Amino acid sequence: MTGTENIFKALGDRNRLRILAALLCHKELCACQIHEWLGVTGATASKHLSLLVDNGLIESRKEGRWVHYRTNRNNPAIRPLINWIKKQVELDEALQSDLKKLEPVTSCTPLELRKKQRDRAACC
Amino acid sequence: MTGTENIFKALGDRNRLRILAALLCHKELCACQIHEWLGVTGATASKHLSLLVDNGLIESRKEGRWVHYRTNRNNPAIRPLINWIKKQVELDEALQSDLKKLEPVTSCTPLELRKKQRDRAACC
DNA sequence: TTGACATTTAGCTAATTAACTAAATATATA
DNA sequence: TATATATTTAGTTAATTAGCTAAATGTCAA
Repeated sequence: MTGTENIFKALGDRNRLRILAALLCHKELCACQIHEWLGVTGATASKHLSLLVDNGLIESRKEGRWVHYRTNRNNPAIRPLINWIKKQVELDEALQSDLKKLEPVTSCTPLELRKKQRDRAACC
Repeated sequence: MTGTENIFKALGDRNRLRILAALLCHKELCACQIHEWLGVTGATASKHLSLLVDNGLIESRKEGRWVHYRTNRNNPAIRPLINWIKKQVELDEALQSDLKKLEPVTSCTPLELRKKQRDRAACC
């Protein structure tokens, strides 16, 4: 029960649902991309991501400085729940337009993203 | 999204999950039975029940002084979610033994339950 | 090696909320 | 009708938590 309760607690937050929605249509995203898109500090994004990992909803893969996240595919018990969320996400227009803003962030690797940010800073 | 978020918020509470679990194996329960079993005040039980109703997870039927609750069967979109919860509930041993304590409360009608309580009070 | 930077941890604050009590409402029984 | 009682509403308090900043950790690039 505690497990189930905590899973729902993890899902009952707008930003964590946004993260899950993003990972349902993007396969894999790194923490910095998520942090940029969410519009919260890196520390806050990190906490949200940890909570989702701790409850088995997503999993992470470390690659050098970067940590990549994706939905958890190794937990069959959770699959039906994830699928239900996917359906809700697809019906949610506000969220869909929110997800469009992810594209500038996902169309380049973390490294390129960083470079863009540097250039932007340099020219202002 | 807000809808989905609020559904998960409603589910992310131990007592509300207990209520749902009870209604998944008992078809219909009245507020006073739930309140007795939960071990919280009637006011608190009432608020939990309202929240579950407001989010479409359960529905209520008024009958004189009593209000009977059951899982919402008129919302096909929520069915898969309810079914997933049902599975989790069945696997949860702590919750199952918790549910056994419901039997003394469900084995009699609200009226009989009340009478029992009166008799118990009278003899002490 | 030094500096940059992605991520996490620690600690704080403001907002949310689960619980309670008291009071209001509505219904049935004596 | 008067009383008992099932439920809800209002208001309070304590606990939880999402967000922030600052500092720590680990990794890469110049």
